Amino acid sequence: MTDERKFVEEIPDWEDDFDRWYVEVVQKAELTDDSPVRGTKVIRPYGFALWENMQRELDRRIKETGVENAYFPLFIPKSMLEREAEHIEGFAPEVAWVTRGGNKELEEPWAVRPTSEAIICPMYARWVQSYRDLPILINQWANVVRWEERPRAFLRSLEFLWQEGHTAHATLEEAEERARQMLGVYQDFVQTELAIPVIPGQKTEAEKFAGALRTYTIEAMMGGKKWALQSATSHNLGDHFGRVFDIQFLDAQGQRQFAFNTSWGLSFRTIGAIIMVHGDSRGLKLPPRVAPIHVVIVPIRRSEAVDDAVDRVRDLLRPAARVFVDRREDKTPGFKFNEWELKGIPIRLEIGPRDVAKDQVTLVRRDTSERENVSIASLQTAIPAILAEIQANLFSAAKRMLDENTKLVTTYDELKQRVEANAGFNLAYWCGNPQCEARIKAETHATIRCIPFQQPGEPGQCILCGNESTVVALFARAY
RNA sequence: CGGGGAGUGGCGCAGCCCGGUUAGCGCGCCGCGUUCGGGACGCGGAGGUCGGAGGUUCAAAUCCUCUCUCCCCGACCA
Repeated sequence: MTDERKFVEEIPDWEDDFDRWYVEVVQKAELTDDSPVRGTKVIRPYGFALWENMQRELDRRIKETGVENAYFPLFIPKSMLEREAEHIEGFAPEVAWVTRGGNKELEEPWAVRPTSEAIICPMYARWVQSYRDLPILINQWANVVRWEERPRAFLRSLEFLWQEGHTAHATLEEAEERARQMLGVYQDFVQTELAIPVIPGQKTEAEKFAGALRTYTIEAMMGGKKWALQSATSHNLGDHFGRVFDIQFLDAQGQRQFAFNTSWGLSFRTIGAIIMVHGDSRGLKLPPRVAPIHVVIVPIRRSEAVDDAVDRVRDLLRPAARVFVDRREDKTPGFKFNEWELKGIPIRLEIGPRDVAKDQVTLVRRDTSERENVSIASLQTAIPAILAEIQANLFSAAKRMLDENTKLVTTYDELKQRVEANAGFNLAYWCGNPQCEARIKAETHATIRCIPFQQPGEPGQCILCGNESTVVALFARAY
């Protein structure tokens, strides 16, 4: 079912008011609808189909690294969540609690998981006795709850969907390798499937995951205000959790050791990234590899001959492409064109009497708006090629945006001005002092998104204090 | 959590300040017909008790109190 409202006429101009544009597009493209519960959205079938496609591709990649899926409880007893001090300190402000079950007050409140380290690690403790039990490589697809004060569809909601991987290893080196490996998986997934270029790097002490030894991240640049979106993170937890949850084992020398852990997650906020990176004034542009529908066929001036051609083309393209035929008779072609463009379908095929006469279709690309006539005979090879082209095109357009709006800044004034002007990403030398980081954040609203892995290699001066430094940090405002 | 804005048929709004007939308008929706290559048209219909609760009053969409939700800005965050 589709909604019968007017669409593109109603969404605000993309440049004009990007925040409103986002809200309206999410709603009108039927990705989500408001729910009666504050800070939560209903994910509608079209939005969920997109998520399912993303899940499938990411799940495959995760499993290829030897990880298995499992499922752990939604609830975490208070005492368990509080075991790791930094962890609970970081999450305390956003944890939802269950204090009553049925008619009884609980003796010990249960947290609704904001993340699952505190329930998974105790299980690992039961499962690990020997170094031969390691590594444990488990992922779960789950919902988590974080009591956010200012929700935003997909980007920040009280409840969100994600996958969280949790591993346990015999050595720190192995955990480090796994944390890095999974960041690479995320980078590949986001760039290949979602057509979004990212900057991989390491979080600062101030920005890292609560309880982690080190946090790695991929950061993407959104359209509109050119803010950063942390698209996935991967943590080397060191032995912090192994110690507090008592994941002990005997190594090959018969020595007691604590296990080393990692955790890593990617949430459906990356749907928000797809919307903001690729979208335009007409609405969504979905990357073909995850789009719920690749090709929409709009019959024009339906007749038996037109219907036959439509069926023939549909059968020809299936199952290689996800095809949908819009047969609604009460909607004009123009209406359908706009609606499907809003929903971001990569390719539209128009089939009318003129096409039938020439044994062709009229093909329109969502990414370039180009219109061309394609013979039905060549469609079977043309469509997959064009889908691949669109995927590549979306990526290169996004890459261009990222590159053109990323600058190495050398003065604090310039940094301030660029952040103020929503000019994009700023690379700047940073001395490593948390006080400089904090002051820049307070004065500009820009945070260090990461220390990019790719570094210039030459020394420079800290953007704030001027001290000698070899480290370039990525400064930007973030969602 | 601080500041601002808003909740009236499915959507977008008017009415509210200066309480008073059957709460209007546009779009959408249903039926019939004509249409169909960038958001069609005609005719005929259906649909709301004004976010929720309480109060003031002869009388409340309109005034008062409380409350819920949404949007924007800020602090915080995947």
